Amino acid sequence: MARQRSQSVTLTDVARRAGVSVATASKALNARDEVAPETRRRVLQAADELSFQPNVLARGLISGRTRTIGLLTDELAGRFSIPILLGVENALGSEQMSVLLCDARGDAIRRRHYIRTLLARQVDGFIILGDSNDVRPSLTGDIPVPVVYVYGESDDPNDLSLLADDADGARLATEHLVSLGRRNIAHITGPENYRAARDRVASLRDVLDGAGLSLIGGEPLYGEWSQRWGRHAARMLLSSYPEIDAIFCGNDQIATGVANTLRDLGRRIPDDVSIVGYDNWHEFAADCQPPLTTVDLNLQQLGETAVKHLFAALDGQPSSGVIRQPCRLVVRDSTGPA
Amino acid sequence: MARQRSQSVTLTDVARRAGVSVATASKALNARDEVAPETRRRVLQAADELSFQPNVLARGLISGRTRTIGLLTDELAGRFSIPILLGVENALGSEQMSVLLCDARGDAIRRRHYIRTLLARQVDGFIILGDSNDVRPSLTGDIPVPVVYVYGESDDPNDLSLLADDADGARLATEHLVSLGRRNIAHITGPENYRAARDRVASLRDVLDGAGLSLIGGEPLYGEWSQRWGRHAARMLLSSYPEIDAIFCGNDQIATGVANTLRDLGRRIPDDVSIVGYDNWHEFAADCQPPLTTVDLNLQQLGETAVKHLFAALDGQPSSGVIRQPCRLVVRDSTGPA
DNA sequence: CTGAAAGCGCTTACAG
DNA sequence: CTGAAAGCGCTTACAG
Repeated sequence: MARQRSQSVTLTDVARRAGVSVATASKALNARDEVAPETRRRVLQAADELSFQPNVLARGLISGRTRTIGLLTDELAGRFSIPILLGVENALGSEQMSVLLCDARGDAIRRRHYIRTLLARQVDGFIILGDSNDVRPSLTGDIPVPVVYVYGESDDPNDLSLLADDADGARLATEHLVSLGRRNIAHITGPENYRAARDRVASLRDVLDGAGLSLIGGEPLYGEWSQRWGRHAARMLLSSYPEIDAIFCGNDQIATGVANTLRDLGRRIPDDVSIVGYDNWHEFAADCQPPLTTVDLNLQQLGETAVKHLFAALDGQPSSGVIRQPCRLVVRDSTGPA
Repeated sequence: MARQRSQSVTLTDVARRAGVSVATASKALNARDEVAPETRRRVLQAADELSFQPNVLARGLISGRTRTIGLLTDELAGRFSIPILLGVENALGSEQMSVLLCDARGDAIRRRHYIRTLLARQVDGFIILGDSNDVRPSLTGDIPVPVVYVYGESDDPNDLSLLADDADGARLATEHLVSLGRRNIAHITGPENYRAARDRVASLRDVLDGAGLSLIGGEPLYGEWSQRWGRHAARMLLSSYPEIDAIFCGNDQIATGVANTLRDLGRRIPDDVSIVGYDNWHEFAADCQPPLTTVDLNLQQLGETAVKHLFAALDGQPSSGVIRQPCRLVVRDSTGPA
């Protein structure tokens, strides 16, 4: 590895080789029209021969735009950052923008530190990823460039927050079960202190009400986002309410645990009990036995949308408020007609 | 969001407020010793009052060092990039370096494109993440700054490649099973065209040979990295070789599938059959029924090590060749004495 | 100890 | 159409 940084080729080198001034070389390379065709040809050729790559730092110093955005995540290791990050990266790439990545790991100190760092690096804007749909303090006050909040809502309504639409996702799941003729529907989900969990419960209730149904047990089973909890909850539920014919689960891990326990108990899926998961985490949902019908949050698209809004803001067209992006139901074998 | 970029405060502003020249202000802020204490105090105060943040671009233009490294991944969505990325980010953060992230998505064109982009942004060095342990063409020829390859080996021995030690991982797993008194050990793993899969098989065989044992069925079962394959393979294996008392699996998903099928078949884990997974993917391994003994690749540490080597190279102390980092056995409930 | 000057690599009015 | 000059924000010899 490691040859030392070969002093890279500079515009001066290109100009010299083409026999013009740096000013002219610059204009030729930037396709400004005040350059003679023949001159431009010579400059382009020289640049090509030298593999000239303009120094983006110098350019940024002049223009004040670095074509770089800061991506501040809260928990990269979590489930949701990566797809969003991919969407962001994708959308930025096609615009020749790059992303400086920082993971604050849920630490407020580190978050401020990274904001300063990224500002010192003159990023043109920020995308701030949350790790849950919960509301969090705005950071925009410290940031003199456009900011978009994604997957975590800022508490300042003047900020723009882009969220997955939990009510929509729960509605899709519940309507699907109801339309299949399921009448005895239970809900096993994560901790009650997650807003996403509560929002989905509210939406689930709305749909059931509308269909003249009520939730089995009257209340959802709040617990953890794990298979283990799914197994445990399924066992409890089935022993108290053997008439259950559908379980809507708060994520695919819970759903996987539920599915395994139902099999252990001799219940057929979906014939006896339909199961719907949430998240469409491929390794769990598609590889479950049977594969899970689940709600996809369209996270990658969420990232792309964030970039779109950020660009708009950079062009002087900022938005604000909360935008909730619809979910998508992915139907697999774990649900079927009653 | 989106106040337009407020023209940020510059060293000139600080100098003016402190009543000194920019040269002196610069020296004061950079703790060079040729500044009178009182002058320094005034400058620091002015900087503080103005929330001055030096423009890293300008600094980089002078020093030729941007304190930025380019992280080129091949498949960010895959399992292995994230922990490594976290390790890198962690190690860089403590050195005030930032990371520009690009995901080539396994596309060679995109990879070259990103290399050019990152070079134009004057990164001080590269970390190139592979998505499997397989050997791949070196990219160093195009890169005039230090490069470290991680989790994917460069075909140029002059490059430095940092890999997880598959032979070590398989050895740990197999020795563990043998030491528990298991004698009829089978192996279910992923596709044979993965070098990692083949390397582990070789190591597994070595350990079995040394213990006077041979692999059940004579050959490992190569297949996919999925639960589904684990289920299918377990069923086949158990019907042909009911004497099996241990199964070493190529990853935690396969192991999960195996565990579920063993339960369906009425085999007790670990009493009748011990299971070892691979990867220590927490959501699968720790949440399996029972929790899986598995091999941890220490990926985060791999990322940290990569940064260490990159810094050494930046300091003119490059290394080369292949370094394999040891794995770690995580013992949970899926293995026990025979 | 302080500051004027040169320069990092580039772009952009402005003369010619 | 071309090039000399100024300047982006900063640092660093070099005089004083």
